[in-house]
Amino acid sequence: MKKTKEDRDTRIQEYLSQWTEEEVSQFQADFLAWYDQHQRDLPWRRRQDPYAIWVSEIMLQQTQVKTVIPYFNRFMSWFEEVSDLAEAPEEKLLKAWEGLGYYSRVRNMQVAAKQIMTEFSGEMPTDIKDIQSLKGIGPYTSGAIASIAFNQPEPAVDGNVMRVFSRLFKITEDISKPATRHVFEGVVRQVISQKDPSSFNQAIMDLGASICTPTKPVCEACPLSAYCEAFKEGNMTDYPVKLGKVKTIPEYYIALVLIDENGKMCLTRRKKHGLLGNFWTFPLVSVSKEIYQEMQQQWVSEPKTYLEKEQGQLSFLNVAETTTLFEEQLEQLGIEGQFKPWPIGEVTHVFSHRKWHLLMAQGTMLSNQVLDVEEETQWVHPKEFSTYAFPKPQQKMLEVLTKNKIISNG
DNA sequence: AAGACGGGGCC
DNA sequence: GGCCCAGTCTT
Repeated sequence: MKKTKEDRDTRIQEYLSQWTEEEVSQFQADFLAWYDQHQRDLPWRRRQDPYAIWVSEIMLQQTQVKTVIPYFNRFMSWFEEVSDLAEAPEEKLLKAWEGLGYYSRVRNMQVAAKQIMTEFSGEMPTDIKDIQSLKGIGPYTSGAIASIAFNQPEPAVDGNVMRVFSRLFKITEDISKPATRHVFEGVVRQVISQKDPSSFNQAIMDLGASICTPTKPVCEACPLSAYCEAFKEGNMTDYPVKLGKVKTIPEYYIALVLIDENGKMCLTRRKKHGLLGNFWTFPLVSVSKEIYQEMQQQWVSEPKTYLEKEQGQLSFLNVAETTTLFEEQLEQLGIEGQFKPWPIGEVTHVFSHRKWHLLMAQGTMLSNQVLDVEEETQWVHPKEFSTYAFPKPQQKMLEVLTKNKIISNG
């Protein structure tokens, strides 16, 4: 079945036809009154600065308010104005975003900051088309900035809006499809408060976060339950409809914790593009599932066969047996025969579309050993780690090292 | 239109 | 440990 634009407009009108005009205005009044009473006190709501609103909206993409608050405060003190962001060194940018995820967000923000400096005289543009021309700002964020910062009646359709409105109007379209966003924009456009679109859009966000939640909506406390078509039927959690599942592909690595006689550890910098671009990790040796599981068996499940305590230090038995399992990879690194590893632990990390299994292997190396890899490598003492940007999997590995007292603190 | 791109919370 | 959350860019 082909869906034309006219077809879509028809469906939008059908959803809206469930409410009378009086109901729409009463709904707006009730909603704004609720927001006036219950709005959350958030750092970016204490100022009317488009820059602060922009930063907060980018951070809040795929990230919860509670997580964002400390990052936001630090970011605003590090980069007080658009010009500070435009001129910041990349290392400082990554450090500011370290642990937040989706790192292209902050890279794009700097590109946009430069756009604002050169094309818009250092001020956030007010026209929504101009706002959306900025790197990293799409239909949601442009609507959020236009409405919240400039009080323009623009929809800002994110997951909260689709959840709230799918329940309010019993919209059963699949929200995993990109085209469905237009349907919600059409509906919001016709019910948004013209007088206070800023509060209206923020009210949806607060309602979606605290009351109209994904799995257990608190309808008893909802100011909109009288209007909610799904609530009337008692099947709120059937909405929104989302098909299309994402599968996570497993990947297996041996993480090399190489330590030289000065206590420095070898770090590699990931390539600029792709997953975790430009972040630092221990060298990761890609291995097959079979090899990984074989080593995991020997190292983790039956450690006693391979480990013994010797003068307070772990020593590794049958080294040859396990390292031969990935000697091909070690050969490529140019360290075969020199690397006598012992197991420290295992770390897993789930991304949106991938699952990493990291088996940590510790070993000593002579200082200034050069690994034969394309990526930049550095030997760094753990006390210097705080100046390096580490993604979560690396942070988890550092925790393992701390727990095993291989490094102190974290 | 589909895939790439992190990380956290809940049960 | 499995399931939920989900904006923008790239292809």
